[in-house]
This record gives sequence, C-alpha cells and structure tokens, in this order.
Amino acid sequence: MSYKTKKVMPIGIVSELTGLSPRQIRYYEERKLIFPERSEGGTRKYSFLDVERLMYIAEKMEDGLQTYEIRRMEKQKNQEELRREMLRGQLNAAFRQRT
Amino acid sequence: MSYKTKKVMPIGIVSELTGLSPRQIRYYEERKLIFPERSEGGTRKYSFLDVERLMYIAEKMEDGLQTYEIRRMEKQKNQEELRREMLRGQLNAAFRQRT
DNA sequence: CGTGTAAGGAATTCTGACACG
DNA sequence: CGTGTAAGGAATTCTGACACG
Repeated sequence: MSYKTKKVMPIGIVSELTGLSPRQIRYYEERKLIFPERSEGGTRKYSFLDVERLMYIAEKMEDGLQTYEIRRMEKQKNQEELRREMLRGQLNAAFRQRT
Repeated sequence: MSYKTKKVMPIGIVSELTGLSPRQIRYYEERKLIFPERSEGGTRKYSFLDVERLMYIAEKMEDGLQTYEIRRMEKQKNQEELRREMLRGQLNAAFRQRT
C-alpha cells in the first residue's frame, strides 16, 4: 500500500491540512463521503488520499452543493469507471489482446 | 512537501508500522537519530521517511551497533553527499556546463 | 547502553445532544 | 442541512524516574 492511501493521520492533523473543522470532517463521514479507519481505541485514522478527497468535498460545499449531491456525483463517477473497465475487459476477451 | 516527508503521524502509528515500542522510538530521538516535529500541545509528529529511517535504525541495532555508531555513519554519509555536490558545483563552474 | 514499566498529568479524540437557521 | 459548542469520558501521549544489566 502506498503512502498516499495508508491511514495514519489523526483528525487534528487532517483538520490542519484541510482547513476544515473536526466537526465538519466527522459530519462528512456521517454522510458517507469519507471513510477513515479506526484504531483499537476508536480514534479515526486518515490517509493523504482522504485529505485530498476532503479538499475536493470542501470545494463542492463552497459551490453550494449538498452532501448527498456530492455523494451522488462520486457514485456516478465510480460507475462510469466500472463501465469503462468492463468494456475494456470485453474487448480484450473478444480480440485476445494483452495490454 | 511530499507525502513522504510531511510529519503527520502520532507515535502509536509509527510504533505499529515499525514494530518498535514507543519507548524505543523516543530513545532514538534522545540519541539524535530521529527528529519528529511537535504539535502545539507537544505530541510528536512523524513522516513516512521517519518510519523508513526507524526501520533502517532497527536493522543496525539488531546488528549490534550502538546508537552513536549509527549516528556517526549517518553523518559520514551526509558529508560524502555534500562533498560530491560541492565537487559537481565546482566542475559546473569551471566548464560552464549545465545539467 | 538500551529498554521495560508504573505514575501522574496533559493533550487529543470520541459520542450524543442542544442550538441556530 | 451543515456546523458550532459545552459535557463527560475514554484513548493517547508526555515526561522523569527507577530497574536491570
């Protein structure tokens, strides 16, 4: 696992890095926009990728979007990616090509 | 600053990642082998590079080296690098070359 | 020298709730 | 809906010291 995706930061650091309040960060988790891991004791752990995602979320919030709208956008993006990958898989299977 | 060098991890995470005890990690700091940053409240913050360095230190310790020997090795390495860089600088100046 | 541990305190984080709008 | 805040408690970290070897 890369340094970018490894969950290692406490919420205080993430708050400093993103400019968001701990309250905001926890709320975005409640709204299924962000998914930190937990330590044994229950404290949240975030990755740099999470920090990037939070900054992206912050932008969208500033644009006036609601959390469920952002979540919907993310889901759409993922589904488009899936579609593209499945298409690529089918093409590969059909023509026996290797990338 | 890259994800590798940004100081963001608390000592508990570093302990998990390296397999070293917090006591050992603090001791290596006392012996000037590692240099975490501090939060306002005084808690230590480490980077992934620090984690790598700690694993390197752990190896050397297992080899039976003492902390001052490891510190001496590091210093030597740095000085060699400096020498090489200065030499490169002089050559560039002498021949007006650009890399 | 290098590391474990118990001690006491401080910084950090957690959750659920109330408030505002 | 999104966020601030005070509340109480728990997890985490801090330092200095003693112990062992």
